[in-house]
Amino acid sequence: MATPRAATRSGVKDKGGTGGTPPVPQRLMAAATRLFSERGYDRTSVQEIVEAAGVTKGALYHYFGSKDDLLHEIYGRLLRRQKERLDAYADADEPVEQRLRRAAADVVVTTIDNLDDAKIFFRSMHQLSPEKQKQVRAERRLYHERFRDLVEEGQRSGVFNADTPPDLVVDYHFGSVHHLSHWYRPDGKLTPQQVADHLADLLLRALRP
Amino acid sequence: MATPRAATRSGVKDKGGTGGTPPVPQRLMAAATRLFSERGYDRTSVQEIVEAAGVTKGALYHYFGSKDDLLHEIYGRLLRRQKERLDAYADADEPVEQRLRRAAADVVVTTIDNLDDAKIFFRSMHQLSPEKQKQVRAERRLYHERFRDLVEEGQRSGVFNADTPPDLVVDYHFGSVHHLSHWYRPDGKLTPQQVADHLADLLLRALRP
DNA sequence: CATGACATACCGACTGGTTAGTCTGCCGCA
DNA sequence: TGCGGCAGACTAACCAGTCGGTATGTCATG
Repeated sequence: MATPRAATRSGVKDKGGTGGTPPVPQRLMAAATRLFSERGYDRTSVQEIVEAAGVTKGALYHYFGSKDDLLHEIYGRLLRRQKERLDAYADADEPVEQRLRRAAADVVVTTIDNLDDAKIFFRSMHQLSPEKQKQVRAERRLYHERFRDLVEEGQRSGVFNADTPPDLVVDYHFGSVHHLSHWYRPDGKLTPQQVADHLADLLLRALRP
Repeated sequence: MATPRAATRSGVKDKGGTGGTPPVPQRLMAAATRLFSERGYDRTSVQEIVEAAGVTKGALYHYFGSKDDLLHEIYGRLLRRQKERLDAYADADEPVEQRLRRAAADVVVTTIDNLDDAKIFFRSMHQLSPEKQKQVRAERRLYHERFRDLVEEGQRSGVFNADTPPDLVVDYHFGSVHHLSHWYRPDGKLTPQQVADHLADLLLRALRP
């Protein structure tokens, strides 16, 4: 657990009031996210992070146990957000093809909305300490399985083609989601929603019986 | 060009004869490929590479201008191989859906056969110097366009669904190819060819009119 | 209400360790 | 004798994490 001296998730009062500068831990996370996505984890020095956040090393190591810990928090934030959203779609009271389509499109939109996180996710996984890596993988697996169950359900009920193993279908789709950070440009022709609809269409068409 | 002191691609006589140890530049490339894929570019020291190759720093800097140069050569090797294979399939005298299917499946098989290269490809792109990065991107774009033309041809002739922009279709497929290095395990249930067939099926099904 | 005890939130100089790249020189072959 | 092919000690730079110190706030007590 890297001996964090203070809980990052615990409430920290924002002395600036609504509208002021965000509290220090958030500023550090934001700065780190941007820098990690731009230069990569190893190429970003702790000094650069604290300068971008307008504090010093003392502050960083007051809130985070290590540089590695900071990265881990970024992963945690992303995974929590994604799981939350998937659960909402998967639990909806709709036909399975609707639920899958909405979930598939939503993960595209939220990925584009947080492209920095997405860039970091796969690129920096191996910079995490082995235990933290294991933990992230476990959370990731839960997410994958929830998604896979949707595909499987549709295959069993006959609304989806059952020729392809469901795990492979999920990896197919998430491959394309992962790949977004390599080609999507906010100033391009397609809006996030349009890209999401297209990718969901491709998935659903691939699953037609 | 980072002042390489000797041409890496130029013929280097293999004093060991057929069956002996490969010449030093190849040994260095092989060691670097393995280590980069295992630990990442930044976490691999030049010292480790030369030790794994059974030589010293003097040898490495005799053949390569920099550590960065070594990475660039790995990219070059992969891109040359991929482009060569794609050209062969795209130029074949077959219906477009056959050509696309074969090309799509082939890139999966060769990616699995060179998983280390694939791992490095997207993970370490940003560690390359800006100019080398630009060069790699340009070569990559050519590859992408060749593939896209196949999709476009099929859409124009009506054998493929034309609802999705062809560029997006290509990114969809290559997303899944890219993703292979994150989940494929050689000791898993599916052979490379089986995975390739499934992924090609998914692509072709998504493109059905 | 004043006071002292303690905690939180941060500062910034310092350390120990690591690393890419250099440079001088040896050695065997042509 | 010259040169490609390498060896390996050396250097200059950098960087994560530490640690003693300061300022501000909180809280119990007399």
